[in-house]
Amino acid sequence: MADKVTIADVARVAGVSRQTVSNVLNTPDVVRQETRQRVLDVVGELGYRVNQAARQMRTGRSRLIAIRIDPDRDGINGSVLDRFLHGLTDSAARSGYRVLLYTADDDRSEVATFEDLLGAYEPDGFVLTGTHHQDPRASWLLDKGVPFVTFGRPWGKEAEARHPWVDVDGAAGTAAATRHLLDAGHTRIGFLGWPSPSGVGDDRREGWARTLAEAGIDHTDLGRATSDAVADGEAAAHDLLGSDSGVTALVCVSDSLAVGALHAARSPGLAWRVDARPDLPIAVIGFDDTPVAKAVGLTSLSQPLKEAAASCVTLLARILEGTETARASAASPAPVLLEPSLVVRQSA
Amino acid sequence: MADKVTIADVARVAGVSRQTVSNVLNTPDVVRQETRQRVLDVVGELGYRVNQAARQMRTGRSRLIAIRIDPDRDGINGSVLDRFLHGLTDSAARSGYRVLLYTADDDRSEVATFEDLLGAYEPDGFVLTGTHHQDPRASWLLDKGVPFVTFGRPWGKEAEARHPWVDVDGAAGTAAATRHLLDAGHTRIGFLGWPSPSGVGDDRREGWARTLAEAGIDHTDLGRATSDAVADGEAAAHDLLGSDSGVTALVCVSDSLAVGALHAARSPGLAWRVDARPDLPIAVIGFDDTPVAKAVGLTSLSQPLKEAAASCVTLLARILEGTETARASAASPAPVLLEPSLVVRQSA
DNA sequence: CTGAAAGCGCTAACAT
DNA sequence: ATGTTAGCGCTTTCAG
Repeated sequence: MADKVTIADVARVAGVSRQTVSNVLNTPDVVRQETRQRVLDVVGELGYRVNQAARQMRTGRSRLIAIRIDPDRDGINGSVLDRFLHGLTDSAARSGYRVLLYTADDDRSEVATFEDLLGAYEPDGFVLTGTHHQDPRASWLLDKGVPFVTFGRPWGKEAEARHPWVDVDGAAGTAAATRHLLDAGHTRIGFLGWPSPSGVGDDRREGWARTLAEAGIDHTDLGRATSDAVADGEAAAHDLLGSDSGVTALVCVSDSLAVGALHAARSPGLAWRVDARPDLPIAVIGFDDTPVAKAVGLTSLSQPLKEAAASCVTLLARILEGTETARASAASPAPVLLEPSLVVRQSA
Repeated sequence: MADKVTIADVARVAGVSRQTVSNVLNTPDVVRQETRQRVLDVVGELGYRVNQAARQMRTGRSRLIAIRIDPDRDGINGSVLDRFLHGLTDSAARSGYRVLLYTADDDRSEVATFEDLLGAYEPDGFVLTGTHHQDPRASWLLDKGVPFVTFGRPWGKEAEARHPWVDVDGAAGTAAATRHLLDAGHTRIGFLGWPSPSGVGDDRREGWARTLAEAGIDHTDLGRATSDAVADGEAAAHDLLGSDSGVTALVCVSDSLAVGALHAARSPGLAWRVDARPDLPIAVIGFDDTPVAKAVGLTSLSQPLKEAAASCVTLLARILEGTETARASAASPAPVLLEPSLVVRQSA
């Protein structure tokens, strides 16, 4: 085990008092340049690191950010959280924070975990993902005055944004996808989405609907809603492509549904569709640009996860570093909305 | 913020001394049943949680396990770590530990992070993934006497297993896959692997080679090695299937290569192969059972990641809970080797 | 079986 | 600008 180097060791070697060392570390400007340098040299020499536990006892700050790691529901979209987590850990480290993981099966058990964590490890803040209507997690944290950021905007109508959030503009993404298909010559463009109400799902549908409307195309009957599984996407696509809607392209709310749609589009039963318009093969666009999309050549919308994670850290750090009064005053949380980008592959 | 409940509050309400409360929490058998119950009731009532920072200062134990989160290199195999992480967080929580994340670009920077972490947050142990020949991380930790477990066996020849490890038996997996293909009637079974030396890769190749040998089939020229990208897998499969080797089935070291192989098998240029043996379409089996495998209908070997994670926690906890002397005596670390299972889908 | 005292390493006040 | 004091919440001696 590494020999424990304390602030006293540094002080002794540098020939100053403990407090001066602490000052150099926490309030550098209050120490004379010369002394500061000497202390810093000794710190480097001895490989001194401030002990978090001790600092935490004194300051009440743990420099820990807690986040839930999901059970990776359907697998395909799971990789999004994975990449987000990596970005978060990286950004947090740059700001002097570490990421603490926890699991929870539902909102209730997640709130219970908040209590546990706050009582034991005292994380300075939380990053919430997968926000939804009537999210009890946000209200609880708000209630207790625990700092947090959500990755995902507050969806409820009562969402006066009482907390900072970061999100990716889903509507902008599907709008870009729809425009891409229009440019390629498609006019009958369908949408495979999730049942309403779904914050994320409705938002993504909106971008598609709006863009078609702007192009003067009626989208009645061009949309389908289903749960998020490959098989469901396949069925829905079959239904839509097989109908007399004349659909030649599909924008999908997720890569899961898009992969299903791709299967459907390539199925023998629908082959006549391709033959009917050999110049315009059925196009499919997914959302999230998961590894699956890359593997099957699916055009998809890529979320700027690294940037999103960095924004979360920045926002959280701003609250954490703010004064008590600033915290309480609930200063405008300045949400961050990022744009996804279209990654074009064979499928469209 | 939650009102801070300390051990003193519990003591006061329960009408005992602080020490008694501490005893109830840490050495229950030393307290009279009656008193114990009363204290525990108050603990529940007040929602008391022992403060980690304070406990850590006294005991030197943080109840933190640190693990690196990878940058998710090729995307496809990234989901393995994701699932492992979830299992680890879950198992750790059950044993009273939390998981702390960090990132590192290479072994050197990871070792630097060890120093940082140990100086600041003092994690009780580490879980190392992606072990390889001459792994400097393991030697460093061994050197410093820091407890750790690796997910992945020690591969070097000097691997006297000076530390506990958990791994999945890759050879057993590819052997099962090869047997599955033999049972289906294939005899010319190829292998797509990684260049040697690669601990994981060589192990997986070995299972295939051994099984063919046992079946009396010469596997000379039936193997190919390439880096782990879909395109590489496709090229190698093309080469192998297009040769006069008579290969009708492929066992692959990863889902990435298998997806590539699947592309190749379905490519028009190789269609004659399918026609030549309509009763025996080209079969492909991957490794890791990633979401991609599920999405494209690829038969693959699934690692018991939840169990692997649980074993890591168990092993680490055993060291951590052991006495100092037991720790130093480097008792046989009792490695754990788990078997992957074959998930059969359309591709084989 | 229960109580009292000491101190882990650090930093916010207050001296100097 | 630098040094002194006190105490965060807990557990590990040691007495009763």
